Amino acid sequence: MTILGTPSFGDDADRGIPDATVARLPVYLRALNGLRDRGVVTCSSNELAELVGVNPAKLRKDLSHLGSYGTRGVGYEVEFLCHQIAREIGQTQDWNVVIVGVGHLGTALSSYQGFSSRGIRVAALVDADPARIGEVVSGIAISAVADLPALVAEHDVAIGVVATPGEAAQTAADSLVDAGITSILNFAPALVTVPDGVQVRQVDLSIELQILAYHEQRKTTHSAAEGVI
Amino acid sequence: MTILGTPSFGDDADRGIPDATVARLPVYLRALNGLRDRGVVTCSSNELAELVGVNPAKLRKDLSHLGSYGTRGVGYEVEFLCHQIAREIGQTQDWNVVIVGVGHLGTALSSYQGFSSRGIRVAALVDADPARIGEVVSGIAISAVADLPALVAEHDVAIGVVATPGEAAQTAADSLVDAGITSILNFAPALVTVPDGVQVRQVDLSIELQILAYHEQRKTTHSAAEGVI
DNA sequence: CGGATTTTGTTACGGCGTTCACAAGCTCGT
DNA sequence: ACGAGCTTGTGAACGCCGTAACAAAATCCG
Repeated sequence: MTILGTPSFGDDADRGIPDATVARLPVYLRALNGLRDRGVVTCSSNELAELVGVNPAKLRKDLSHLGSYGTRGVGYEVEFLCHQIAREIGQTQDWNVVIVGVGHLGTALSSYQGFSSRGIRVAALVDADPARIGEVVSGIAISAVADLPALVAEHDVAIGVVATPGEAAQTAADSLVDAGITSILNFAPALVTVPDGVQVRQVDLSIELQILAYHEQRKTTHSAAEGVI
Repeated sequence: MTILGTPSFGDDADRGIPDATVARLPVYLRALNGLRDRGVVTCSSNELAELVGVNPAKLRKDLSHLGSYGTRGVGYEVEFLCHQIAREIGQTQDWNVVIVGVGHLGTALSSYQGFSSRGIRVAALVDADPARIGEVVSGIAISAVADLPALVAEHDVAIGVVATPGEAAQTAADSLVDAGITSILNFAPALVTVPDGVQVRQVDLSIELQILAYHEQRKTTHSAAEGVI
């Protein structure tokens, strides 16, 4: 039960499951699917935590947000827990997405194995270049941007992926919003603005590298100054 | 000595910047570079915060970790601040990286514009498939995994990128570690283990989509259930 | 049947990150 | 020269997340 301190008044009612937990649930689900495929029936929080590399207490707390689906003294029933997690994060249905921008990145995403194994289906590809329309990539024919509204309606698409160059990202996002998309994942190295009610998540592939570079530099400058650690 | 946890280093001589700040500095830097290219000389925290979409106080606190480089009543000198951020995150030098796995994702990364604009240079491509060795992708000839140590030494590479399928990720990481790499960015949907002293950052492209799907589902189920907390 | 054992669900706590609010300090107009 | 108006830098409060410890519950075994 959610008796937590949040007033659950004012803003958007109850906030549901913490984002940090939502980000881990797919990882748990993948591990559980693996266990189920190997015929494992039940699993303790310790075993599962070891498997995915997190603290057992954290895992139990994460799962407790879904409800009390474990049995004390026994553990969790793998099959049942799979179903509950899948239901919570929306993996009982396939989610259709449309990718805007079929460059290298768009092509990579259209065949990313991490998608298909998690209930995400690339329903359509769109590119601004007229010369590429009709070309088949990863088994999908590229459509024109003008066809977006029709594609969204036809495939019941709720999520759009922007994989264009940075300059075209805003235009791509605008087209997606006009077509009725309410959630956008932006891989372009540029930030986009959208109307209220539309969710955007920004993925900047180079930021992770920058963080690594920062730590690398700290290593070298530190060892040059004083031989710590 | 602190009794609890890991006291990172020990002294105030430790100029360590919080990870959350390090992750934002590249974003600030890109915006500042844009301003400089348009001839803007000074910039207030409010303007810059609006530009990148963060809270002004947060931005000021982030920048304060670098030192007191602003002028009260005026703002920050764009050119100077660019230089300071670049120095702090190691962007004064180019960072050479090697990409293991030249599938769609590896190809996309090898030509990702977000890299070159941030001082990250793809120095070498490596693939496990003998048939692909010698093939030129994004202007770089693919090498064999066995050549990794030589490539790392030749190009002074400190960071390796894993862009293989999930099954090959651990092998790829091992090869990188053996070749002397100390920082790894893993795009494969699988988690890898490395010796102490080697940094790993995991990027799972599908997790972001899962989070969007979760919020989408909450929208629909909420409008259906309505009212119940 | 009752206690030992196992494992969950929860609570308490410490740390980190974000936001607010305000003093300190700079520039400009008069 | 001096006050008015900005803007930075920072101390304090707040909320979120992760960890540890513990009570509740279910099974097993003598």
